Amino acid sequence: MNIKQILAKKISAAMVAVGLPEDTNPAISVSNRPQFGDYQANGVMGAAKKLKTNPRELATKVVEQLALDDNFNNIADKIELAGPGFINIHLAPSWLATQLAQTNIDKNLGITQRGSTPTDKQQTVVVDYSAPNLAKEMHVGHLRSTIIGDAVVRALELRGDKVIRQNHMGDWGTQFGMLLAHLNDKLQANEVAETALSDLENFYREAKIRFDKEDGFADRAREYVVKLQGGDTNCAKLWQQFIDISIKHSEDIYQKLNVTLTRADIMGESAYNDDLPKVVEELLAKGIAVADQGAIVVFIDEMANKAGEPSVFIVQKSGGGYLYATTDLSACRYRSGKLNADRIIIFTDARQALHFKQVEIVARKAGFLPESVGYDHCPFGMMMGNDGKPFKTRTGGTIKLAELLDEAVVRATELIKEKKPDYSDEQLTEIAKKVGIGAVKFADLSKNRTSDYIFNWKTMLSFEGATAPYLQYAYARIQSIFNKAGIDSKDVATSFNIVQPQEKALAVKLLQFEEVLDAVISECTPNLLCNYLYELASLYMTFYEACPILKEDVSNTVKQSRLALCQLIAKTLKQGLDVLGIETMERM
RNA sequence: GGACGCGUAGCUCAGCUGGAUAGAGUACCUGGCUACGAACCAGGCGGUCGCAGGUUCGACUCCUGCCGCGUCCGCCA
Repeated sequence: MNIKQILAKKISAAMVAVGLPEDTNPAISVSNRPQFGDYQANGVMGAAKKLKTNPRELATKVVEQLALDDNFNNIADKIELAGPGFINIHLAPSWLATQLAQTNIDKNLGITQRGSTPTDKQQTVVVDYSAPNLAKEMHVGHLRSTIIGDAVVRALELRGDKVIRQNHMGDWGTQFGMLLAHLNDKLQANEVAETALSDLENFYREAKIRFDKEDGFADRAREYVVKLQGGDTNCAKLWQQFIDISIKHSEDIYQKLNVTLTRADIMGESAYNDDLPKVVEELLAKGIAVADQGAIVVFIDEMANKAGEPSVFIVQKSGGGYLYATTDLSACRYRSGKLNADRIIIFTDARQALHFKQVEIVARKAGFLPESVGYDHCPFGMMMGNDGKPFKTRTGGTIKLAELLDEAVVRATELIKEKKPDYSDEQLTEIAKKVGIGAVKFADLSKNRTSDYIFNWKTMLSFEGATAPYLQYAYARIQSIFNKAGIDSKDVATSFNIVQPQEKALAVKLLQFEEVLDAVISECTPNLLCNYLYELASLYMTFYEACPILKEDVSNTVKQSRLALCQLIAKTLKQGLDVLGIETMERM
């Protein structure tokens, strides 16, 4: 169900019928003012410009043509020509009611399943997100990649695409030398690995201090790196222990965050290790890479500066070591070749934008990434402090993600205790978790900026205004109505009667779910869904005040229709929040 | 120096392929609970969309130049 598409088809047909070229863009958009209808077609003005004709006359012809289409007249009860050539479309309440009824009985809420038509094929989409560094604990900076990626993944799946999650964890590299040397010493001193690594941040700090200050430790650390890469059994065992425990830390966070990543989705950097020499060999054999100053590099002419100097991309260090450039190239080949991706999406911070641009160019040149495979690096900004400078705590450290999430739940608990003192501890815990975590996620997901964003405890943990609790509250209110009415929401009437402006606004909004979902998928911007759900909830609140449902003087037919509307709103809110990984509850 | 990103209300942010009078939240001010749940609603205040040009019926949106901030730019990821 996609109103925009339906209208686009109709307007296009009318445009062609009056003699405009087949490829004329009807330019359908949602009207931003009630007097301009629900949707508007702006394409005539652009077309008139190209043909150098009068836009109003052309628009008149298109409108006349539309009037001949009985099916269109069924959809729109009024079309108006306005201004220089706007065509304003007022959707017919009767048509909206029919669409709502169909949407309400559909198990997918009217969302077209990919693959159901020949032009809308199912794709295999590889999504690379979260990718924490296993040497350290996850901090607030990992929030974005993790939850934005997860939301896009869920949106893709809801639409019917095949998604392969890839958690490209940082489980390899020189820093593991010092960590393993330190872990080895601890185990020698009869410490248990789980205990020693219970606080990863602290463990890292200890190891770093020894690396910087303790005689001989740095050398041992370097030895461990060599041993690890050489496949030494003891060292590998030590490494495996470290990785396992660190992964558990991440899994705890994923669970708290209600993120769908599992162990099966992990494809860490180490997994590409054996392939790296082959990647470099192949690049050399194809003449793409060359030796330069002892290293193996690719000179990228496509990204040359004005002086004609190519951009440099190192794939092997002068000492023979490999870099993340090599790993990412290998990942390209694996994802398009082995995983058969039609599209690859990568969520990392914006600092890596240049790197991924280089990866794409080199991978395409080397044939690791066919032209038919989409490669979308989706960057986001750094986290800044309240002063607008790179974010640091007072002590110069980072805020642990676990700490933020715990704080959110604590604050939610306090608020609920205040508002609803009667809840049992069990209920309280349950609700506080959903509200607190939801608030944190929504605060982040609702921002689109690819630029830096400001981390602020207050806005992060806010429960008022455009926040997750607002949406959860709207949902709970609806459930409360069904409780009060003593009806199971399954037994609600299936017909809608759209009369009041508040009802119509809700009807149109409800039917726009798929449009929003598609935008989220193509642009990788869950904030559009956040905006949509907030608007939907907000319209519901207005409707709730203006249109009584269970009051004495409401006729049964009106009541039934409004209950049906409530039901569909609740389902849409729940489904939409689920895409964002935010939970709903019957009471809060 | 070069590349990329950003600059919208006091603050945090929306603004879709160029469209009509630039929108929310928050803060502040006015109203609304013997209740279909006030974590809410109705209303008010608040903007030279960084600056200057250009393209056109129309520019927050596209182009050029400048100013400011940030990030990246051959051996970390």
